[in-house]
Amino acid sequence: MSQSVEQVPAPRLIETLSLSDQVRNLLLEGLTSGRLRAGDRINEAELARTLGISRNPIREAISGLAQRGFLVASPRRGHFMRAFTPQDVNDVFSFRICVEAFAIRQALPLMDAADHDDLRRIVDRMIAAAEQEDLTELRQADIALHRRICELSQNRQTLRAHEGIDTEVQMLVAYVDLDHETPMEAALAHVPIVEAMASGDVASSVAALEHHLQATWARVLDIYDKTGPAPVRLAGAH
Amino acid sequence: MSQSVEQVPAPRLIETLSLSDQVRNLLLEGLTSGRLRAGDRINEAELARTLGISRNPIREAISGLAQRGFLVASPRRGHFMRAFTPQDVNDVFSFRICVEAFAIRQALPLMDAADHDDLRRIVDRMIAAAEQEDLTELRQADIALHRRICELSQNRQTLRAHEGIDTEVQMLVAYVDLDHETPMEAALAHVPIVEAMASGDVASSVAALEHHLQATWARVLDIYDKTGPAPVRLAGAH
DNA sequence: AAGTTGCAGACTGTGGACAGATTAGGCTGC
DNA sequence: GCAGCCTAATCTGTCCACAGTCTGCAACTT
Repeated sequence: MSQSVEQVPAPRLIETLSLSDQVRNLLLEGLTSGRLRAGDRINEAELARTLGISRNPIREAISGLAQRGFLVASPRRGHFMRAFTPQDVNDVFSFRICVEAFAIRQALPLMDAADHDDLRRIVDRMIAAAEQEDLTELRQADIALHRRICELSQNRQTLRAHEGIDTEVQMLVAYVDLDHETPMEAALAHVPIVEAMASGDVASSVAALEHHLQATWARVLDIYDKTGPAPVRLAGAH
Repeated sequence: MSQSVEQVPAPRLIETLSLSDQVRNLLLEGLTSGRLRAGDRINEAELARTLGISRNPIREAISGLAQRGFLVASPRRGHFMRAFTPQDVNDVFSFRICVEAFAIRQALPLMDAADHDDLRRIVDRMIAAAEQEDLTELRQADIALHRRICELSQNRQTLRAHEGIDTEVQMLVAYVDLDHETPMEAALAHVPIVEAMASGDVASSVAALEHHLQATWARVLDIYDKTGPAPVRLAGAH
């Protein structure tokens, strides 16, 4: 085992993203935006040509995403975008409720008025985005709100777990149309959560969160139940 | 973005672990066994020489572990074993309670008598190991029990999150001496959990789990509070 | 005509090498 | 004796090259 004895280096202030990191972020963006769909293969050489870099940084990025479960590896064949089953939807959302409820329980005693205003501002962002039908901004603010709650818990494990969950949720809803809900409804659904948190009551805050997440859960599950066990594209024509 | 249109391949029956995967497992084993300590640097070239392979598979393994948070990356300097603060201990154990309690809640309605016997057998393993003062086997069985509970929840997200938590816990306790508890006490502490689960009562099962984990939490925290904010080895002599 | 076999292309897994950055140590000056 | 600078060694980040394997297609056999 390779190990040398020295101090942990001080974290540097200026972050220089390596090529691997940039590729990782790019792939994550592709996974969560819907450009990559279930069953899609990541072609290392093609991606290397497109980005004008060698295959190694790409391999490292892909390898990490596979270890985190966002891609599935098939030896000697390559890496593929995950396919989701209805059970995956249930697993993700039930656990998401567990994590975010825990985040609220830990965050509430730590929060001050400024934090509550912060959350309200994010909800205002959502409402403004809904008014302008800016779905991208609406989604961004939605993600930011849930993430902010986890940050306010000041628990790194919670935040880390939520990042994984959040990525999966985005992958789930990336290329499906969540109907049954207008943008404004989606934005307003977050008001009760933030207001309950502002009141300081844990039980009602968690209840409001669960109510909202269960509604989203049902909507996503509805789609995955309809489209079958795994919404996979058909194989290419020949 | 690189993507081709085809089906997700069927999982193959014969698994051939790539060098990257083998190195990843080796490093994980080093992280959780205590051979790698806080602040230790992973020397890619040295590890490559030791294992008789090139640096590429090693880089991929390290990159993945860093993305999962088990190693910290310092650009142009390398990768280092994490240092843990008392807050890390609190974050890990409070979240661990959250996850395992959730696992019990999901698992209980799904379990049958065989599952309960299964858990009892693991506890018996622990007791037998404690009788023979086999601390390695005791630890293995301990890990297996907590993991089994998460598996019984049949929730992949829970299991995945627990794997991360479990790795961190092992890293936390890898090179510290958990005194204040005899092996037999450690083994017997799990009996109430399994028996409460066998009774089918969710509340008492969760209570028993929390009681056990909080005791472990306090013991680990005690050590990290004593040894200072980060139990780092002194820089090497020269 | 259907199934099987051999071949060619493509892609992954791995090895090896180079440039830039960082660190460590020696040297000079005070 | 100590602080600061300079130089050399070490190591990471990246690129390129090669070999083994897999997939798809074509030719062949029955």
